[in-house]
Amino acid sequence: MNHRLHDRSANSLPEACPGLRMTPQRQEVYRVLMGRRDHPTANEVHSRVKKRLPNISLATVYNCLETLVDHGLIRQVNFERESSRYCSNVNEHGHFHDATSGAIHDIDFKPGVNLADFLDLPPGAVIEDIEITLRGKLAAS
Amino acid sequence: MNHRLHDRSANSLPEACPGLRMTPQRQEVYRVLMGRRDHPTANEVHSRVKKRLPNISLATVYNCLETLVDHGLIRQVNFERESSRYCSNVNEHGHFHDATSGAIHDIDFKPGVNLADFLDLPPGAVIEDIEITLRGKLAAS
DNA sequence: TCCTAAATTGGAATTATTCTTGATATTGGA
DNA sequence: TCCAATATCAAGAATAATTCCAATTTAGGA
Repeated sequence: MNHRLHDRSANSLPEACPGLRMTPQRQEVYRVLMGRRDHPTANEVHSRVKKRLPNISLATVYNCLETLVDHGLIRQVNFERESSRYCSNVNEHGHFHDATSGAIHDIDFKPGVNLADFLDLPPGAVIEDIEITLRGKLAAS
Repeated sequence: MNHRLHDRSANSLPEACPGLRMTPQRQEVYRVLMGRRDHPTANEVHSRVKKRLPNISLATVYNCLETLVDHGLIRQVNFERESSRYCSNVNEHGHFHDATSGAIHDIDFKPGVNLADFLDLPPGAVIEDIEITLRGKLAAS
């Protein structure tokens, strides 16, 4: 399994993130996301966080997630019209949605590739964000 | 402007689509999408369709859009958590969302490129659907 | 310590979409 | 052609994810 992109430990906390007040709620939301990198929904995050912070509200989980996304500590990922999911891998990457298991796998770009190598970009386009989602199946092996 | 992918005229109708009963509502929804390829939402489609079918309901527009998507005549596209948009270009392509104008541009793949050329796919992955969305700006030219 | 701004909470509100139901229309077969 | 089975349509209700709101709590700096 590829751990290259997951080199922060589950307990590492983004204490040094400028302009971000690290409240217990935000800390726990972040910890939960780092501890299990399975792209949970806000609801799932809420369930997990409640184990340590039983009184935290779903609204707060949404607030925390939004704040962490805004500070670049996590990423929000959307598949079709489903609930948003949250991803602790902040490296640039895509996702593969396995239709059989429902699991979501991170997909790295091969080193050295450039968007313009395979896409007909409009002239003058300055790309700020890329979202690549693949859906399919894993052949039984 | 690239018209290669838009070679069906705005009036061509998918009469030959097997298993699809071409009702006036579906026909008009389809016509509207072919006539202006600007990725409208269901609501926008509803507004446009009402010019000719003043009594059509939004629910019917949703039904028609879903049916057309299921039959492969149009595509549904989602950006972030926004309303779904509908796309009359059924060729495989991505989208570029211009943050300045809000416009959505179709992005073609360069000929001959292969997904596996630039993505680290999991071994045995069989890809059934690809979604590529770029967000950014067009440099003033 | 006190003050102020920011964060949290619970519940209400919002919004896109889906569902339900009854009416209507269309099809294929007798 | 006529009938029965099936598909579609319309309207509004229902759903579900997310955001908003007002009140309370918390934390950091003067």
